[in-house]
Amino acid sequence: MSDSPVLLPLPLAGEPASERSDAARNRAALLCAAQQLVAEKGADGVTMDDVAARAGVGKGTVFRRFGSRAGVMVAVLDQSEAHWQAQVISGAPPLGPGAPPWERLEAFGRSRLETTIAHGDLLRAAGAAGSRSSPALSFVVQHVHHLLVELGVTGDVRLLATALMAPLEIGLLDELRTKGIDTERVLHGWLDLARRIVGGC
Amino acid sequence: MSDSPVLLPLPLAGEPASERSDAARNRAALLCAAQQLVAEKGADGVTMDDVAARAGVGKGTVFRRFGSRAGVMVAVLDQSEAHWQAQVISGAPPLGPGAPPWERLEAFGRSRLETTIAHGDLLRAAGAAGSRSSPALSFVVQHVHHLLVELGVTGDVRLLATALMAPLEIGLLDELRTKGIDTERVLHGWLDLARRIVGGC
DNA sequence: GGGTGAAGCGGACTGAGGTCCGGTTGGTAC
DNA sequence: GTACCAACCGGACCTCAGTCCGCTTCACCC
Repeated sequence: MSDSPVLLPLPLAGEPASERSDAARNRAALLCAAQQLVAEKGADGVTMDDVAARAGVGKGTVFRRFGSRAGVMVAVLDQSEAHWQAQVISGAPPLGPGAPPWERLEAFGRSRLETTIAHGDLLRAAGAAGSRSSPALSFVVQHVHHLLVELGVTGDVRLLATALMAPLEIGLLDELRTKGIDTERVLHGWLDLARRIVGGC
Repeated sequence: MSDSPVLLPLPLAGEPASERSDAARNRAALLCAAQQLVAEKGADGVTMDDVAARAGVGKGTVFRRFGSRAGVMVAVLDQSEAHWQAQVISGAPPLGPGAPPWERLEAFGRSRLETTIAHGDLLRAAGAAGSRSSPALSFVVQHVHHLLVELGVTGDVRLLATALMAPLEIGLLDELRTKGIDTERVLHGWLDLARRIVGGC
């Protein structure tokens, strides 16, 4: 992971010129350092001082760039999710485009469940900001919304999409696992829920 | 709130004799102190030192009793929810018993939404432990499970009940509100979801 | 090149959650 | 009443997220 290219947000023309060069350099260094440290010690074991030291900057700079520890985790998460996101947008069916919408939704749920569990510690460390409002993750709701519309669902589809993704959040999955409910059962339950929302009665 | 009686967990006969008398006294004092402080300063403004000082004990004792800050908040929350819980179990219909199950479910959703928002700061401060796994709150899923069964829902009803309550968690509600979605719309969306799960097609 | 100011930087400092361990106390057995 | 021990208590101590402010650097203009 340490050598994966850092995906900088391409500065859009017309935007207020974004960031000074030293700031951009530090942002990249910090993101890279954070990725390395998370890979080495797990999200829980990484402190802000660690990140600052590894990136060779002061601690204040870390907070200036990312606002909080959760912000750092969200940034790392967004990098990690970029690949998955690409698969959904332009990968092979049934996760990617080309398959019928119901099959895409099935594949999406399964894949999302697996991804959430794989990134569990990062999501937990990112807290409320992690499961929601991160750019790479609000994408999830948007995509489900799109699939539901294709499936002919009517009503407040945006809320239905949100509600459909809510049971796949890491906090809930953690709790279900402590109750002895395995992933396979969760997936079946989720598919049942999706079927009921789509209206396959 | 400061004078509300503290609901001690009645020691069940046959259990391992629970707690020493001084420990029980301290638990009650701490819970009372925490309730007062939350009422006075809001959950965010209460520190563990505050609670310890108000209760007249050492800080170590607070952690011994409640494990963490989140644990304290969960304890306060359980007290606050006891009244609401009583209304559901034995209050007037349609929230309480007596009404048809669908009407009870409607009333339950509305009431739960309001309660969650009212206890928002406490739930946020309680973190993951607050929205789940607290005794007073796992009751929520259990009750919905019961209503769904009465409504003739088949399948993995426990998971469906969990999924139905997931969109009413405070974190999600907070995010929806920042997006300009008001409570009324959330409630309508939730009722729509419930209808689809029950199968009123 | 030199001047200017705004943005950025760093690291000492603060405040709060959580831990630890020597001293104390409540309950029980005799 | 006394002896004993396990559970409990307290508060000093540690770690770490987050803040603050004086200093530095970049970018732009003349």
